[in-house]
Amino acid sequence: MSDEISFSGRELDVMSILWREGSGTVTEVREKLGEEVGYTTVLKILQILEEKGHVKHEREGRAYRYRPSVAPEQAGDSALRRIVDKIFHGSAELALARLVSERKIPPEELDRMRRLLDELAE
Amino acid sequence: MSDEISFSGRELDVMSILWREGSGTVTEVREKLGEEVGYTTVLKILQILEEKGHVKHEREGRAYRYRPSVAPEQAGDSALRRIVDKIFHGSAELALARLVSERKIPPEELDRMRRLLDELAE
DNA sequence: GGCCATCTACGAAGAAAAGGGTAGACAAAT
DNA sequence: ATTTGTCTACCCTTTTCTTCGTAGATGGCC
Repeated sequence: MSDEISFSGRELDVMSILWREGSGTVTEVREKLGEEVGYTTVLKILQILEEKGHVKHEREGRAYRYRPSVAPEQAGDSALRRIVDKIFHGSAELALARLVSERKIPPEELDRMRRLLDELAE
Repeated sequence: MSDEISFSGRELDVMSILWREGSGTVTEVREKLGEEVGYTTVLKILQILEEKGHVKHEREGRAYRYRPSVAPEQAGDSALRRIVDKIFHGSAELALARLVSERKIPPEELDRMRRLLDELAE
């Protein structure tokens, strides 16, 4: 426990793509970033992420294929802990209140969320 | 809508104190920070936060008293949106699952959380 | 008045984040 | 075999974060 993981803005952008796609080369990641960012910049971010132990790479042809070595759940826990503690003063309830008012939640998803809490309360 | 607010590590530490206490002078904030940080450092962070429009100050005796000019709810929305989008790929359900497993929630709080979702589902 | 404690302003300095240029390796195409 | 395109490695720049030292203002105290 308590291995605090945190990402800078761009690092999170890149991790997000790797989590979603499973893996990616520099070119692939670069294409999937919304904004125009230089090839070398993306490479650099991946190298930094690797240095920090958040991704690893294997060779694929001439290029490197990068994969996350941290699960999104782990990163999510750290991020949520930070937010709940620092912004909502430890209240998961307040965090949930904002979570559900900050976005439109489809009815089926909302139902699953309710069941989740019901099971937890048993 | 869509005024993305974000704080660096130290900035968030300081904002957290101001939200909790309502306001604070440099000395007060400094005392409430867990770690030993120089007086000038805290002052600097507050000045930067003011420059960015996240706090404002009024004179109090010889000192300045700083107050948040952003509500924690606003900051929380931005932070949650970021996390849900980038880490949980848009799923509030996944975020909730981690939120409730990442910490121990008291039964009364859990009940209130359930009622919150129930009301939302009506 | 003169001294002391406290406060802000200013600026410096180091580390991290973010962006990118260029050289050299190397495979595919001609 | 030479050219062309793609890839990594190695540097460099600019900006932001974080920290703090020092100077100058000011109010309270003797």
